[in-house]
Amino acid sequence: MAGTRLKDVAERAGVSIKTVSNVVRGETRVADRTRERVLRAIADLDYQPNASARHLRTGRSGIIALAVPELVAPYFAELAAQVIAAAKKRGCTVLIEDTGGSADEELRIACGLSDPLIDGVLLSPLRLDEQALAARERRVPLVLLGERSYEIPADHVLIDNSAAAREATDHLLSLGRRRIAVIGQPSGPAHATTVQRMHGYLTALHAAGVPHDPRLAPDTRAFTRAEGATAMRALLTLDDPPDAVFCFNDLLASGALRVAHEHGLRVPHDLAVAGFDDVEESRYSVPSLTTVAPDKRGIAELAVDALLRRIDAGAMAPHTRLTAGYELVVRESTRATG
Amino acid sequence: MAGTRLKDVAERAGVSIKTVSNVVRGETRVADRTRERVLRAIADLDYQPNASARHLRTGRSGIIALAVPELVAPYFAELAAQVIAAAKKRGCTVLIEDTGGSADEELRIACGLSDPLIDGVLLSPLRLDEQALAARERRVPLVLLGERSYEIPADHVLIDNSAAAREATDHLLSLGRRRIAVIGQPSGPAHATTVQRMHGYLTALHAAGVPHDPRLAPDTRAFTRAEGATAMRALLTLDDPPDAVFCFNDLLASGALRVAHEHGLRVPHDLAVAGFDDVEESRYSVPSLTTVAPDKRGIAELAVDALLRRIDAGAMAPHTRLTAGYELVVRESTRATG
DNA sequence: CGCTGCGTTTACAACGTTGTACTCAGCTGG
DNA sequence: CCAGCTGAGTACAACGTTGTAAACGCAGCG
Repeated sequence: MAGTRLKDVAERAGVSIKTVSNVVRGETRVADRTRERVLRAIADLDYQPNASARHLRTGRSGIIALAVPELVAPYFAELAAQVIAAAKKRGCTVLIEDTGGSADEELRIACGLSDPLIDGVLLSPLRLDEQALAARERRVPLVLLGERSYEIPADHVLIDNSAAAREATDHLLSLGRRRIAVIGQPSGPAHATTVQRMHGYLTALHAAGVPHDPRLAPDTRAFTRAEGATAMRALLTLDDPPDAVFCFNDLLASGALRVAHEHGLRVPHDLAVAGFDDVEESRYSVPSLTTVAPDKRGIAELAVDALLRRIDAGAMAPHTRLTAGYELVVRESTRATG
Repeated sequence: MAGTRLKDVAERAGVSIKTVSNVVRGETRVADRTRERVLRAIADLDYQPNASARHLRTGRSGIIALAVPELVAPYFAELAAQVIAAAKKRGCTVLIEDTGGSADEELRIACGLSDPLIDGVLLSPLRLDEQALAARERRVPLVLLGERSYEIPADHVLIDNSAAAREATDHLLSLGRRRIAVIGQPSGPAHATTVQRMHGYLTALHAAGVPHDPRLAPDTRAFTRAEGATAMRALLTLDDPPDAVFCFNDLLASGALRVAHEHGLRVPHDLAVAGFDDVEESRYSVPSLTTVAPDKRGIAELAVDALLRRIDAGAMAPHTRLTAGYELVVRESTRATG
C-alpha cells in the first residue's frame, strides 16, 4: 500500500516505531533477530518512507533542481539525461526547470526557487547578471555549469572553452582555410562562455598570423538554428565570403549548413563547418558535423558530486572549480576533400 | 530568509498562525484590515510556504512525474518542455523520469514510483505490458500518453495515429510514388502506436490499389537515427528499391536521409521521405523533412488537465480518452521537383 | 440587560518522521 | 553482592502546516 507508515510496520513486527526507523536508516545498532523481523514486516507491507515527513524532520529532501535555459536544445536535453542518471546513482532525484533563458528566472532559481523543498541547485546560466548573483541573499547550495567568473561566489563545473575553441580553429587552419568566420558572437552583453570561445578563436588566428576580420564575426541573438541561418546568410553577402565557419554550438552550425546548402555551396569543399557540443544529430546531419565534444557525463557527475558536497559542507566551505574534458571530433564537414 | 515560517509572519502581524495560513490560501474569509497586515508581514519577511509540511498535512505535493522512454530523443524533450510549461500554468511542478524504455522501469513508475511524494504520473509507455499494467495494485493517478489500448485501466491522451499515417502515405501516393517503404515496424512485439501507424499506411495503400510488399517494411529495433540508417541501407539493397519512405518518426527519417545521401540519391527526386513528430531539427535538415506534426502543446495541456482531474476524482471515476490534433507539414523532402 | 446569531479569529491536534534522552536487562569487575 | 557499564530498545517532542471545533466580539432583538 502507498499509505504504509512506520507505525504499521512497527505493529506488525511487534517493536516500537523508532526501532523500525533505525532499521530503515541502518545507522543505529539493532540486534540481528529484531532487524530480521522488521525487515520481513517491511517487505510484507511494502513500506516506502514518506519523503515529505522525512524532509520536514531532517531538512533534506533528496531532491536537487537542474535549471537549463532551454530543455528542447539538444545539448541541454543530453546534459539533463546525464544529470538524472548521475543523481539516481547517488540516491537523489532531479527536478528540471526551464528558465527560458530569462535573467529574472535564473536569479529566482539561484536564490532558491520558490520552495525550500529543494536541497540544492545546478544552474546553467545564460544571461545571469554576475553582480545580482554575487549579492544573492538566500544561500541555497548552488553549482554553476559551464560558466566561469571569479566574481560569482559559487562552485563551477566547466570545460576549458578557450582551449577547445582554439583547437577547433587550429583544425580549420590546418585545412588551409584563412577566411574563417565565427558564428555565436552575442549582440548583447557577452557571457563568459562566449567570451572564452571567442578568445580561443582569436588566439588561434593570431598564432597562425591570420588577421581577424570583424566582418567575419556577425552578431547573433541566440544559439538557435534560425540565428545560425541568419548569420550564415549575412556572411555569404560579403564581397569576400568565408571559406570556413566555426559555430559556437551545433544548432548554429545546423542552421549554417542549411543555408550553405540553399546557396549551392559544397561542404566542406567550398566551406568547412565546425560546431560545438557534439549533440547526437550532428553525427547524422548531411554532411556530418565536425564539433567539439564536451564530456557531458563527466560534467554531470562532477556537478552532482560537487553539489552534494556543498550541501553537506554548508555555504562557508571554499568554492571549487572543476574542469571536465572535451575532444575535437572530426567529421565530414571539415574532412579534406578527395 | 529561506527559513521563514507561518509563526514568524504571525508574530510580526500580531495574529495567530492559523490566520496567516488562511490568508495564504485565501479560502476562508479574513477581514480586510487583517489581511492587509498579514500580507505586509509576508512581503517583509519574504515568506514561502514549506511544501513538505503542506504535503504532509494535505497529502498533496503539487508534484507530478513525467516518465518518457528517452529524454534525449528530441520528441520527448519537446514534449517534456510543453508539459513543464502546462504544469507551471496550473501551479504544479514536474519531475522527469527517464525509463530508458525498460518495461520494468515503466511498470515501477506506473505503480507509483518509490515515493508517495508524487501526486500523479504521466507515462509515455514504450514496452509496457498491458496485462502487468492492468493488474497494478497501487492506484497512483495515471495518464498514458500516446497509447491506446482498451485493456489498460487508465486515462489516455493521444492523436489519431492511424489517420495521420494514412494522410502521410496518401501524400506520398499523390506524388505518383508506388513503391512506398515504411520504416519503424518493430522486430519484437508491436506496441499500440506502431500498430496504428502501420494500419494507416496499409489503409492508404489499399485505397489506392497499391499492393503491399512486405520487403518494403524492414524490422527496426528502436526509433533511432542508427536504426533508420540500417533500415534504409537494407531497402537500398533490394532489386526493386523504394521510391518513397514513410518513417514512423523523424529520427528514423534522419537516419534514412543520411543513408540516401551516402548512396548519392537525390531527395525527393529519387526518393521521397516523410517522417513523424515534427521535431525542430526536421525543419533544418538537408533537405527539410515532410512530417506529421502532432500538437505537442495540446497533448501536454490535455494530459496535465486529465491528470489533475484524476487526482481530484480518485480512481473510481470513469476513464477518459482524449484526442489531440495533428497536421501534415510538407517540406522539401517530398516537394515536387522542378 | 441578557440572549442569539453572525463574522472573524484562535487553540489544538494531527500528518510521518527522526534526534534526544531515557529505561531496562544483562554483564563485568571489584 | 553491588556499582558501573554496555548494548538494545523506547517515549516524547519537534519539524511547519492545515482541518476541526470552539471561542471571541459585536450588533440586533426581545
